[in-house]
Amino acid sequence: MSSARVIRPLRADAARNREKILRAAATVFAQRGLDASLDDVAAAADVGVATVYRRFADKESLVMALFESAIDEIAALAVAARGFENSWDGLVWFLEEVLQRQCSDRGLRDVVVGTPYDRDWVSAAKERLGVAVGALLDRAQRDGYLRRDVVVADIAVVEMMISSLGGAAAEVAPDLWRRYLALILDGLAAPGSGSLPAVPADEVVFAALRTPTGARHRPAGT
Amino acid sequence: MSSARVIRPLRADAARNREKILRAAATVFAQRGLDASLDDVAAAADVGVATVYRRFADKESLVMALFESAIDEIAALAVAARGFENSWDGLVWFLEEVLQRQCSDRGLRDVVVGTPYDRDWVSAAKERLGVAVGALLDRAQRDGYLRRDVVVADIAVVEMMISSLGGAAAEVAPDLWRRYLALILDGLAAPGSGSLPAVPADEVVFAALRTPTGARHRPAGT
DNA sequence: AGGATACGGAGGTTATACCTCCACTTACGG
DNA sequence: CCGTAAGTGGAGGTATAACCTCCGTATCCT
Repeated sequence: MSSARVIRPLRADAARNREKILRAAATVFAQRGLDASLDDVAAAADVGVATVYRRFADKESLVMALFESAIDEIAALAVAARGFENSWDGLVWFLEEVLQRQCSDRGLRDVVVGTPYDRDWVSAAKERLGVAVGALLDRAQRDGYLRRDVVVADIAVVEMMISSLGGAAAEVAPDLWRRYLALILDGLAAPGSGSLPAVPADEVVFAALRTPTGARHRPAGT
Repeated sequence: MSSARVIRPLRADAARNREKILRAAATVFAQRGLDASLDDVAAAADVGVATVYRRFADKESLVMALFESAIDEIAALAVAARGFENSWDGLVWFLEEVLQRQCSDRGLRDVVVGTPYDRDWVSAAKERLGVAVGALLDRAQRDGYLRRDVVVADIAVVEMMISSLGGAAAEVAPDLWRRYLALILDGLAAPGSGSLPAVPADEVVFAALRTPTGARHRPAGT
């Protein structure tokens, strides 16, 4: 019963195939999002489906292997943004970096937004992200660059709106999202024509935003 | 072969059921969008599926019967908005009215955005809409309320972004979208910190925005 | 009352996705 | 160079879901 199912190194061809699968999954998920089937990934990798399932227990394992680092990287961006001399520039830089990633990779967006593979490893990174973004906002507000009635949740919503647009248009107009980010940034920078109406999104709202329509059918997993 | 399949009035119960179906479809499509199945509509109407199909040839006929007037109404709003004393107020009023409708009715949004029942009767209304919105923008720009680098397509994109958000959050936070509309309006009103980057969306881009992910599977119709 | 009209819901058809089985092939240590 | 453990492909099992139809039964209307 020892957990000593130690690392038996993969056979050469198996290791090669594992890489092929990961590379194929990266491009397939980037283009079509996590809805893409593993059959498609297998085809793109020029490999049988069984090979995919032998290497990755199920779809989620593959997704996790692909995006674990990317998601940590995003959390790190928010921290890095604090290093900017000018707090507004830091915020803008952060948004551009994050959105650049999410708009060119529908799979990443799906993971970040949380549908449907919402798990601990994502939540943990999101926690850190929230704190770091909060710090960015505070500083930009203290410095007078950012309107006072904006909160962290608003940034998350803006990210969702823009990455949704950017992801959909990625193949025909990869830079379209920048136009609308610029527009929203001008809105964020404005002193504001009065304070923003309605309350920002809370956890309940985000849960709803993750679930396109009522209680959507889960993807057969579990 | 004569087209004289004239109006044989429906039997009393049939007419009653037709109304029940339309009412049920209105609420079901409003809540869950056009993805909702006709089986669901039938259940909500407390009627068998066959009854639905006897009254409406197929799903699109039902959708059309439901939304034909709503979509004309939207085009009319843009015209009505020109009647405002203040051109900015007219634009804001128009956006709020349109989004109010689209955010509280996912079905309407689906029809307007165009997935997947894009047809002549919609295009015609969209044509008129585009012209009227263009006039709104021109006036607001001449009056100095609206930044100069905004075009009609930008308004369409903004509507899509916000109605997407609003529709998703409708059940838990029906007014959330107003917050982000306000933010964007401030961005639209701002003189602009430089001109907007990237080119606005064109027809090709909108076509892509209508098609969630590559060539999505059509809904079995046709 | 009786014929035309309408009804319900089971089920045919099609489509898609996840994942497994198993006969065959390949790598590689001795 | 050969035997065997490791690996492979892809057909197909299982599940889900949506659209729409068939047909025995019920309801309306004259």
